[in-house]
Formats: sequence, C-alpha cells, structure tokens
Amino acid sequence: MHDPLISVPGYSLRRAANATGAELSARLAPLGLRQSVVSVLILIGANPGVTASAIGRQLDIQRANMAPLLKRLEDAGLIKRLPLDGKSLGLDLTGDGQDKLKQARAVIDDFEAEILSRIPAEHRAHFLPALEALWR
Amino acid sequence: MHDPLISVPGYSLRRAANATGAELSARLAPLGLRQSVVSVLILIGANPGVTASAIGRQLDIQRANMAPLLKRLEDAGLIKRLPLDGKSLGLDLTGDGQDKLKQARAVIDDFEAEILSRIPAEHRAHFLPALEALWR
DNA sequence: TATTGTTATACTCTATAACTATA
DNA sequence: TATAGTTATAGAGTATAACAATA
Repeated sequence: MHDPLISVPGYSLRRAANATGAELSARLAPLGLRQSVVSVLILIGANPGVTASAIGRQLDIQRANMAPLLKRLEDAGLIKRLPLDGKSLGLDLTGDGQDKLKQARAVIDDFEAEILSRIPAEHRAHFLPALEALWR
Repeated sequence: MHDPLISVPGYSLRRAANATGAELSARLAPLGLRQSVVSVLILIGANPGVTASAIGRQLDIQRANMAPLLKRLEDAGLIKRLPLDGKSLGLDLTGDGQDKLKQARAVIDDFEAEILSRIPAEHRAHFLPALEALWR
C-alpha cells in the first residue's frame, strides 16, 4: 500500500512514542506500575516533601487527576503525606516506595539504553536535542 | 524543582509527541477532523478502493475501532463504500472528502514545516531517521 | 484573591471478545 | 480455516467544573 504518512515527521513522532510507550508499559506491568506513576515516584524521590500541585505542574498532570493517583500510591504503602501547613501536603517515599522506585529505575535504565542503541549511531546524539526543541 | 526526567529520551519523546499532537489537534478541530481521521482520509486518498482492514493494519488501528470511525465519515459524506466482493468493502473519497482532505493537508503541511523549523538546523536532518528506527 | 486538595463527571482512545458472513 | 466487518464493552488517560479550606 502507498503510505504518504511514513515520511511525515509529526506522524512518525506519534508512532515512535506509541511504540516505545507500549513497550515500556509492558515492562513496568510486572511491577504493578504505569508510566505516569513512575514519573511521579521519580519526582518525589528527587524532591522529598514536594506537593502534589508542584508535581502536576512539572509533569503536566491536572491536579484533579493527581488525587486518585496519589491515593492509590498511599494505599499501596509507597508514599506518605505529611501536612506542610494547613492546606498543603508534602509527599515522601516510604521504604517500600524507595524499593519500588529502584526496581522501576532498573527497568527504565535498561529500556532507555536499548532505545538509544536502536538509533543509528550517526543520529543518536541529535535525538534528545531535537525532541527538547519541540516541548521545552 | 529537580527533574531527572528531562534528560531521559523516552520521556522526552512522549512529551514531544503529546505537545505537538495537542497542537495539531487544535488546528484540525475547526475542520471537524481528528488526527486519526485525517490519517485514514490520507490513506484512502492515496489508495482508492482500499479496505478498512488494510488501513487498520497500516495505521495500527484495530478493525473494531475502524468501524465507527468509517461510519462517521460515511454519514458526513466524506467517503463511500462499494462492495469489492461478498465480504469486503472498497473505500473511496467523495468530492466533499477530497475537498476536506485538501484542507487538512494544508493545515498539516504548514504544521510539519513549523515543527521542523523549531528543531535547530544541525539536528534537523537526523530527526526522521532516528524516529523511524524506533517503530519501523 | 489565588492556591491546594478533592470529588464528580464526561469524553476520547484503545483493547478484547464475540458474532455473522464470506474468501 | 482464515479473513472482513460489526457490535458491545471495559479500561486507561485526560479535561472541566465545582467545592471547602487555607495562603
């Protein structure tokens, strides 16, 4: 079939993101984690005491969608929430949360290295700078 | 906030795809079109008489999800379906469908040129080859 | 007055299963 | 036996609106 789409950068960008995203999700599933959850755990781990609103702004996740996500993490014993003042809650990883994050990081590190290895060497160093120009 | 994610290619890929996808969707909305619909129209336009199943395979859209999408296109008068044999239907654009596709193409061509222009010149030629290595 | 956290809700996209009819 | 088209359905992701409490 003739397919004019395969030479369209925006389309290829979407397909590449879908393909790699699906693969990563499959690798994270055995840990009981999704990509959005892992990104939240990473940010909490790197910024102890951070608020849900601050994480949402950084990751482009609406406040309204952070609430149930954090509730599941708390119920699973991966994070704890401590009042910073009367209206804000500081987020921290529990011991279990740190262990889980460590496992997720191993999966992700492997996966990212694999992604880069699939890109021909002469294009590899250009990949991240090109992507960052499109959203940062 | 400290954010270890911004230097992770897979994460950056997802964010870049989301950002550009949202922007393109906003530009297609005035035409009453979504990205998936436009990609289907493009394939039908380039392959008159193609079947729904063949398009689904090419675009990674499930047969079950093609059905309502094509029904809406037919109800909107943009495509017509003619029996190829007892079980297959050939898809073709109507005159209105060709007009709509032409409008969509103008939007997309502008958008793709703009995307490429945002990527620093020294990285630009490496972008599509790198993406294609990840999904083709 | 703006922000935080929360609930409820709706819409899109996508995935699976099941069915009929035909190649 | 495999394929085409269809329907129904469920899950995930995401968006908006509204509310109470606090900065």
